[in-house]
Amino acid sequence: MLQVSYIRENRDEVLSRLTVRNFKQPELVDQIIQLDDDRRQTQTQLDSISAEANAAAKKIGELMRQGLKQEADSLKQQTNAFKEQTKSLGDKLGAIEILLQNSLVLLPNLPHSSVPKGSTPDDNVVALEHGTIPQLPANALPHWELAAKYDIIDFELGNKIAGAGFPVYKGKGAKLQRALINFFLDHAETAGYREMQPPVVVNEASGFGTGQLPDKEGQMYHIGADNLYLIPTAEVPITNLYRDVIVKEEELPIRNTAYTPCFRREAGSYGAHVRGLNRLHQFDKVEIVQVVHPESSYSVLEEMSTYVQSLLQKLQLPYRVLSLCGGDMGFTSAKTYDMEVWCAAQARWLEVSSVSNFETYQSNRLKLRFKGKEGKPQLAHTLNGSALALPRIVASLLENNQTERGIRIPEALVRYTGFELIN
RNA sequence: GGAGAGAUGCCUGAGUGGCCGAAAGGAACAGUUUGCUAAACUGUCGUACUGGCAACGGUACCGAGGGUUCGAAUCCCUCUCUCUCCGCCA
Repeated sequence: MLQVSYIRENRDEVLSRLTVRNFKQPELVDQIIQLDDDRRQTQTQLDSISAEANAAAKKIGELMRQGLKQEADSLKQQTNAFKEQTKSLGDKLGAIEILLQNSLVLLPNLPHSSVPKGSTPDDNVVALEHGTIPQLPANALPHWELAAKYDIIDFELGNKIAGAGFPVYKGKGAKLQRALINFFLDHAETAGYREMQPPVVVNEASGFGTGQLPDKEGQMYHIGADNLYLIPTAEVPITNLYRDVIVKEEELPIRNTAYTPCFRREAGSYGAHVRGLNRLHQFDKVEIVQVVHPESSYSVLEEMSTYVQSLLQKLQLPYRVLSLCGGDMGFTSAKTYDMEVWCAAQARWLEVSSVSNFETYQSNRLKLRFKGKEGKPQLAHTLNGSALALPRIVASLLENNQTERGIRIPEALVRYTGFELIN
């Protein structure tokens, strides 16, 4: 959520930066400013009437203590007008605030100046490519066939007990999951992230804090009886650890990592290109989250991108880094890098990580601030990234590393799996 | 699931209608003292909105929402959460 004060002071800039995103409702900006004007005016009126009413009430108290009952009673009569006015102004203020809030949450984050303009994934800019694309023999198989061939991932079985998009990992397939999780967590720890284990359900306030609610509730599984949501990513609980928190400036940067299963309804996204592991309702992911000083958030974004790339390099997967265009970025992000790995049998790039700087967009909702030795609390910047999401890593490992003898496990992972080959 | 207790500032905790944005202690920060540390002493020490160039004001907030009252942390109602005991269970 953008800050109203920022919108007021930088109206033209806000409008021009929103065009980078192809934002369709620029008129909202002026509506918000108008609503805020109304809000201020109403609040000022309310405050001054409250001040008068408070003064009168105080006076009555004094008179009563002095035993001047008659004077007190006559003053009481005069306070009735205050009551009506504060009530009606209070109602008006409340209504304006709701309208303002409802409008504010419709504004996406402002793209950073380095974000390319554009509206579709085709407008994303390839920032770099790394590794060589493997040449597979003609009889190479896509990962879902390899998974069946070696009996390591069972989509049918998952289908039976839960539904499509909930695979069952078996034997070496299950062990590969566990190995990847440990591999990612160990590296995150080495890189200075503190491992956390959060709940995998969150309440409404948390969903709002990171921007899933309102608006994207259809993407999350909702437990109606208890009004809880299954997390779509560890970003939600981990970032919300700092909701309504004022940290000391010297505590920044805060660097946390967490492994969690992630749950996504993915309503409406079915089709041939979501086969196998490409898109799931439940998957595993290790997430990295940072809370940083505004001055350093963009260097931290680069650092996180480099870190994610280092994982892909260790896994010997060919990848590319995209700088997302304004139109393809998430609603809450100011700048996002997507990492995509090459899936050789499908012959396509698959997104395995998304690293974003949210600047103050989340922290404004979260009321996540920091405070130096002096001065007022100010909003911190938040960032997060997948490091990494498992299914598509597994998909590309299977496809890229298929040999006649079986699936070759990358060297860096062998000490985690305990085997070099899936056969 | 049943019964009970509770929710106050960074923490502990007092406050049961006006003198309370809130005692006291602790923590933290600054200073004095000190060879250093400690101790002692002094001071500072919530957030948001809002008016003002500023100095300095105003308003709101004692879990959330509503009500009573001239006036609510304090009384009433609803909700949420936490804790304790019992039951169940990993």
